Amino acid sequence: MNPLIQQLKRYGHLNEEVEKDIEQRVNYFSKCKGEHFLKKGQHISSYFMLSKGLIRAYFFKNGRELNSWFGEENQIFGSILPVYTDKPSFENIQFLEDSEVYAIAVDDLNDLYRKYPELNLIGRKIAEEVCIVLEERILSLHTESAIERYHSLIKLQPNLLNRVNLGHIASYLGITQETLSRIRR
Amino acid sequence: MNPLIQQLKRYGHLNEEVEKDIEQRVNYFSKCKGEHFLKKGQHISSYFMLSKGLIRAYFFKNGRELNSWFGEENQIFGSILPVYTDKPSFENIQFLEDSEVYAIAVDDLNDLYRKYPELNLIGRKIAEEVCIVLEERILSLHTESAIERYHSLIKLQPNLLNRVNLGHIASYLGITQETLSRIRR
DNA sequence: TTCATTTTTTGATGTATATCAAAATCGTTG
DNA sequence: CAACGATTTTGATATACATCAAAAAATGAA
Repeated sequence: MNPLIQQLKRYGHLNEEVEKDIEQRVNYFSKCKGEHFLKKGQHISSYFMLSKGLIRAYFFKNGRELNSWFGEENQIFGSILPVYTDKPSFENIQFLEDSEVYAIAVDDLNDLYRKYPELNLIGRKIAEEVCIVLEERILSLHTESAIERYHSLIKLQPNLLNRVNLGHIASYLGITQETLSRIRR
Repeated sequence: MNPLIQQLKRYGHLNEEVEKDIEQRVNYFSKCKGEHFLKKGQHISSYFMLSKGLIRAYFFKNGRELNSWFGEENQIFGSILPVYTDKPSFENIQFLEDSEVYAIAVDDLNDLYRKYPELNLIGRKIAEEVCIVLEERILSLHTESAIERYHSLIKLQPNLLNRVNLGHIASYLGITQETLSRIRR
């Protein structure tokens, strides 16, 4: 079965007709490490997932790159902004490993919501799950020291450490690479 | 019209039957400053709104209260956690002014989603909007200094300053009251 | 393996913010 | 108005983290 549809089914039932329609709109990409999936200002893809690989979302602040999240295999992600409004995301999305992606375009997703209103149940569940993840991130940034945030991250995404360099982790945590190095000692 | 329903309608259409059913399940409360709407561990209410008044959500960390958000009139809020899972919220919710609340219980909301699947469109829109608000809060905590976070807050909720004391604001910003006082000078 | 490049660590110093204590100000009530 | 409690400000000092520079270690290509 199409891996993106498999993930969608974790949130609610899909009947055969809907499933086929979605399947026809899911695009597969194979991308190399370093390539971009999305650059700031584009709004091509809404939800997507990796069957293989690793991705980061980042943006620029004062000329520096700051990572906003990392995506690993078999999670659904995407930017809510282009789904909710018609504004593009302000984030860039880049592959940190050679990856395989299944994605659905914003316009297709909105067509599907219109055509099959029952899909909104799955859309609601996904958005609610995203809220919970975001709330945890807020809690971490609001209440934890650098060292606590580091431990929270490796608890949440334990294999990240083996897959990305410490500069990326530090940028996600909102600290410098030097501080992260000292924390780890 | 019931003020909570009025807010719900901003997110999508409600036909008359659904509207009547919701209306019967919306509860009205009138509460005094200092009273609690929810304490940690309860999971009574899902979504609610104030027609009058002001509310804060807070939790304890190392024996100290930390504010996670403030709610003013005519916004919809609530904790996503009890809607998405059946876990209670870890937050406490307290009135900072004498207030009037319209609320719907978690169980009623879930009944309604089951009975009228088209309601999921509104539920999805609300959750997506919450995601966008949470993303802005993350951006602020991740990238801004204390003084920048202060300015972001007064831009987002300008009348908050006239309604709550600076200790509450500092706690929301993740700084001490002393630092906030120095920032403001 | 060797060399160049990238990543990580270390050191010295600066800055933002916390902590604790106390003073000043404000708001409320007798 | 006077006096009390709550809120806000000020001051002195401590701590967490940033910055800049350089060394050390790891990685990868020839």
